[in-house]
Amino acid sequence: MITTENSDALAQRLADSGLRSTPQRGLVYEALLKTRDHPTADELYVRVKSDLPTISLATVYNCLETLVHCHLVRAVNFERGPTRYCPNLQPHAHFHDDDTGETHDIDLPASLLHQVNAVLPGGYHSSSIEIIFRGKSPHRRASATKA
Amino acid sequence: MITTENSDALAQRLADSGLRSTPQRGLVYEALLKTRDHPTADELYVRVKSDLPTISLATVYNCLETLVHCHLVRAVNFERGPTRYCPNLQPHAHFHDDDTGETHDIDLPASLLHQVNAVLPGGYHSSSIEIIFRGKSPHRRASATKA
DNA sequence: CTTGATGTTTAGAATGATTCTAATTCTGTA
DNA sequence: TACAGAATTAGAATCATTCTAAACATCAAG
Ligand SMILES: [Mn+2]
Ligand SMILES: [Mn+2]
Ligand SMILES: [Zn+2]
Ligand SMILES: [Zn+2]
Repeated sequence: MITTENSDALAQRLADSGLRSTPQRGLVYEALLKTRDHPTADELYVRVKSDLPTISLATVYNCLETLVHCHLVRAVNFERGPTRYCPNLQPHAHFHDDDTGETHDIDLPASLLHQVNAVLPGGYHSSSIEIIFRGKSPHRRASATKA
Repeated sequence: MITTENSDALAQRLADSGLRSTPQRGLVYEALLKTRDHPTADELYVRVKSDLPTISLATVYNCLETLVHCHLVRAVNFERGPTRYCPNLQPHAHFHDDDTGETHDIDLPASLLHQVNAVLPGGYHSSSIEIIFRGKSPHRRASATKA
């Protein structure tokens, strides 16, 4: 799920913004695509360091800022916690599981977005709508219990 | 809009939680009710200091935590900005004006909340839904241009 | 190829909202 | 009045993030 298509998309978007394609940017984006669990900058730092041990946390922040700016990644905030990052570009909401702390994507049909938008009184024009749920999500079964 | 009714509500809620009614708590809550512009803790600190110059910022934070805990006030977070506080207990969304930075309340009919809730796949149970709009809101007219 | 301009990365310092700590002050009751 | 627990206070600590300044890399001339 990583390869050429995404890799090209990245190079393309960077070029569109007059930015260079670098190993750091590629690896941060790749790490984000590989495990779609809404990691924080710190978590990505750890993951990317195994491939590029010299990368710095500042660079991870810089790359993420760039990716968000290129519209390849969304920044997700929940209460006062560290910002999380999401490569899902479809319209979706976030569900925060109170028990596990996990963040799940919830697809949002366009019709719902219209309904939500319709509650705005006259004169309001929204450029974005963010929806966040909190609660309990179905426990995914342990994929295999070892010995 | 401040007086006995709200004042009693505060005393009552505090008592319910085994907490004391103090001048600091009263003033912070009053300041929140008086100007419903979703102030930050710092802004409330400034406002309350004119009535009680000895109050500390830590106390403002403590009082807000207490008020949130008593369900008299909602904490509102937007991206990485400082937490804002809202005494509107009705179900409502927040609209952040990109130009002015102001935060406005948007009433949410129960029917919409149901619709939103309905997008959750089976097994998800939400205990709260938060909706945040960004965009442009109607300019309220300057109430009188001086000179 | 050099060279310079510019973009990028890096380590570490700085920032800023919030929380914590420890001491002091209050309040309600014995 | 005296004490226990609650609340307030000033200032230190925390922590995610941003900033700074220096080192590096890359590209486009010359
Ligand atoms: Mn973060
Ligand atoms: Mn705040
Ligand atoms: Zn997401
Ligand atoms: Zn509000």
